[in-house]
Amino acid sequence: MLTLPFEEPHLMREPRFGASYSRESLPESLEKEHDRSNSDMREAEEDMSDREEEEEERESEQDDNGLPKKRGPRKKKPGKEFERTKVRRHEANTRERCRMHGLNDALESLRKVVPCYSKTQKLSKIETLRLAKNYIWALSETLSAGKRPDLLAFVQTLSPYDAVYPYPGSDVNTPPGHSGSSVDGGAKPFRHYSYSGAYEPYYENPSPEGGSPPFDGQMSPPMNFNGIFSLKHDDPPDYGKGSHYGMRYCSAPGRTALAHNSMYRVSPEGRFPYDLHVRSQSFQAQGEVNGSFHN
DNA sequence: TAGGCCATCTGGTCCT
DNA sequence: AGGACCAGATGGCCTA
Repeated sequence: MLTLPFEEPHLMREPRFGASYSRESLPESLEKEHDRSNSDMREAEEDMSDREEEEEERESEQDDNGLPKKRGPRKKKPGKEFERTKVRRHEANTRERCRMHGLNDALESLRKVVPCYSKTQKLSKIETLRLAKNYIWALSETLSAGKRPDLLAFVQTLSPYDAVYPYPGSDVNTPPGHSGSSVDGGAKPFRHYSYSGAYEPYYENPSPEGGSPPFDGQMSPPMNFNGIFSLKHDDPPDYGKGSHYGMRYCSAPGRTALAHNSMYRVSPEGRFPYDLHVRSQSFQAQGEVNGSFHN
């Protein structure tokens, strides 16, 4: 139950997350979706009938010997059993949709409690999960160290990106290949950072993924938290798609959407963009943080 | 136009 | 048996 959102009681109604969405008892938040899914169902049925027609056509085709061509799945006889299968498939589709929506709702909740929350630039699913993981890690580190982060120092350090994200092993803040080439028409390109370089003082333990590895060109986004922060390298796992997830926060060509549009981009004034939402917190310094961010 | 992200459908597998 | 979960396929939308 720990993983269930207490603020989302509808997600806790069933023993298994998002489970058993009967058509009569869809959660309120999903009723609208249910309505939509009805039309989806109709569309699906239309698709289905199209497919049936296709298969009938196919069956009517004949090979050189005049025998019916045996291509593709054999058509099931449109009997009662077939109808039942069809209905059950549609029900399964609806449940699957609801399940995924529940998953997305949970992800949206996560987005809101994760440090970098923006209404205008939504974190992708993978980003949200990574950020959450790093957030948890950072909180753990801070707690285990018994430290309280110096927010003002953090803000001071954070505000000018160049000071925050020094390129490891270099006096220059711009990584090789990124020198002075702003891809954002004036806004500073996103910079690689070094957790070890900038924030070692805040954490004594290495990250769960091996500490502060040398820069390899694939970095996680900078993160600021409600009073606690982490700038941790997130080792890119072996995604089949290569390294684009890691590179997206950088000014690397090919994947610059977030670097250009998101909260991660530095405003022309060199501060955080205006749509950054630092969520409420108990620290008194929050106001100062917000002041620094929004002034 | 390519690439990234996403929603949806679908069939297989596992669990109750 | 039926539902949940999962992953692959597909197509749409958006952005650089």
